[in-house]
Amino acid sequence: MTTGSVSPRRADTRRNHERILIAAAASLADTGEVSFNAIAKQAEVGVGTVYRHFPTPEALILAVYRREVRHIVEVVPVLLEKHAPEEALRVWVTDHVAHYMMTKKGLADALRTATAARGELPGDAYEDMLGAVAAMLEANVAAGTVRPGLTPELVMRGMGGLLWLDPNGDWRRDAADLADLLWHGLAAQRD
Amino acid sequence: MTTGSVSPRRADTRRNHERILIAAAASLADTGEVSFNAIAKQAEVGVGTVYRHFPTPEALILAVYRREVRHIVEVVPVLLEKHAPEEALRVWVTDHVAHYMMTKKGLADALRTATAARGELPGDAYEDMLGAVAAMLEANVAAGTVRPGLTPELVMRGMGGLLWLDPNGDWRRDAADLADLLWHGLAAQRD
DNA sequence: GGCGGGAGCGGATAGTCATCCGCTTCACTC
DNA sequence: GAGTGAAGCGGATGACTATCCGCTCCCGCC
Repeated sequence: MTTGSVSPRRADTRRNHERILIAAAASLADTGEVSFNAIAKQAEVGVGTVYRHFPTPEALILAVYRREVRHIVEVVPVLLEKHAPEEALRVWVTDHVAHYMMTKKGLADALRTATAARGELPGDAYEDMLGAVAAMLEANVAAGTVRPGLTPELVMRGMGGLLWLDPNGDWRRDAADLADLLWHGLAAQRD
Repeated sequence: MTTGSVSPRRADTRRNHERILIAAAASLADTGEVSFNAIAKQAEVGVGTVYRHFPTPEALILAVYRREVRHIVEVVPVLLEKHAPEEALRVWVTDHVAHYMMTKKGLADALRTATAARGELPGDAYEDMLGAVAAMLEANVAAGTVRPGLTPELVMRGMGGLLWLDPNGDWRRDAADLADLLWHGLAAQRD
């Protein structure tokens, strides 16, 4: 079993999985590095075990930030309930997606290279995100604020720029600008 | 001196620089790999020399594709002369930027990770691209087709999705869709 | 509570990366 | 055309990555 899934027939497996995650989280919070050797030593586990649980650095990083990624997806319905659809989209992009990208060391990097290699993310993360985007899209189309016919994939691509925000710069402003650009791009025709 | 610049006081430097580029080009065309060790051997040069000339894989890849990158920048005035500004932008994005990203092995990857580390590209490539985008932007603002007040940086970010096109998929269509989305995002208000 | 089978462990190992510094070779001067 | 200073070379080296397979120890069963 790979990719951080938790279906451990054996107790030691679950324990190791946990230890590795803890060590990796510490390493990420501290230095932002994910040296498999260092993490193995820190977790008192063989290197092989780390590789068995997480085939790539990206898989490991995403597992550490799993909670965060899930939150990004799960907050969508909440936002749609609380705000008008177009406001919801803006808030989501700037306060949730951009926020986690800038806040969690290595997450943006991991996503950038994870999606690089094969366009596929471990652990359904890609599908989950697509679903979230689709929900946003549908709500806005239904409200007449966004023109129909757009695919979630396209919108995801449009959001790609969020992975290049500068954590040390004014990223809130940049994210807002990008959200604005995206919004204009999606908006229902007015001419 | 790093970054592929060519200001060699010494003849052997220039020679080595050339040899490395040739070896790297061959390797990229062949396997798409840029192992510094392999390239050093192939170029009959010490590994250290390769690292001295090109501090990172990205720098090397960009140096190999320097001609291509320059073309992307230099074609802008030509396009602006030949087409209406909005048409020029669309053609540029799909037929030039996207085209080279999909066509040159490793270029998109290199850009994705080069811009990752520090938001800066070797060899003024970033500034050059910004300039090209700025020119496109100005022409369109002047023509009244794009609303004023947008920064080239923002537009670059909006184009970021081009680096995730799938070379094995229908990337022309996807690029066109993204250009369309971007276009709507930039367009002068019509309400 | 002892046993058998196999899932899972872990570290030795082969391969690769990136650095560093003593030596070479070039350009320039006289 | 020999001398000199230093720019530049290159490969030995230490660190890191990723794999592979013999052994451990967990689970389920009797």
